[in-house]
Amino acid sequence: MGMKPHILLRDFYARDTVKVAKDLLGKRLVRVKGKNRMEGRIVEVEAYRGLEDPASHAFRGPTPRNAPMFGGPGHAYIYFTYGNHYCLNITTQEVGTPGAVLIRAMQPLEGLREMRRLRPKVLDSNLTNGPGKLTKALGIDKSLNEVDMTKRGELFVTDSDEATFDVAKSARVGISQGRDRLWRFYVAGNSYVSKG
DNA sequence: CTTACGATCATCT
DNA sequence: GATGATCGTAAGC
Repeated sequence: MGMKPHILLRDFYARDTVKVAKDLLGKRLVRVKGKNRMEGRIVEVEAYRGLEDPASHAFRGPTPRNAPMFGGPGHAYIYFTYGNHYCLNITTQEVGTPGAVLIRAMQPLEGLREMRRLRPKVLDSNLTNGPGKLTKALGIDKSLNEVDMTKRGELFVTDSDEATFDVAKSARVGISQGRDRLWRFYVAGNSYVSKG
């Protein structure tokens, strides 16, 4: 109890993508935006691999968009989708091996005031329970693409000393291929998990 | 409560 | 020219 949070370093991310995804659950996503510090508990993630994963952006090989997935571990991969939304991923695996974990939902813990300002007129329970909602509430856009998330800068992740919890898994959301892989992981029973 | 659909644009074919 | 790793609203039960 009362342990000082420690930032997750390169070695944490330089591992198998599915393992990194599971291990990110319960960790703290920290966003520093000017004077504001926002923080939340990661409660839902998805793993995306490379050439053997048809749902992955990296499936067809490197392109300008997916370049971060092929780069070094522990960097932000942020892309724009559906004409409206940004999605935040954290890259995994060593350079040359594509992989990323999509952060789909978090439980707000700190900086609620700023999150509410960035996403007005929604209940706190709907502030960050989806990948596009989360980036909006944290003020994350493509300007943070490729940021090194192992440094205490604008965006990083720390561990926590919380007790263990049950992890549930399912097929990933919004994909048409690769449904057989159960690579969506979430904190069982947590009310901030997206509806999918 | 659940399901259906339109908005809107970067990216790739 | 088609397609989404989505969301909010509207309508149905």
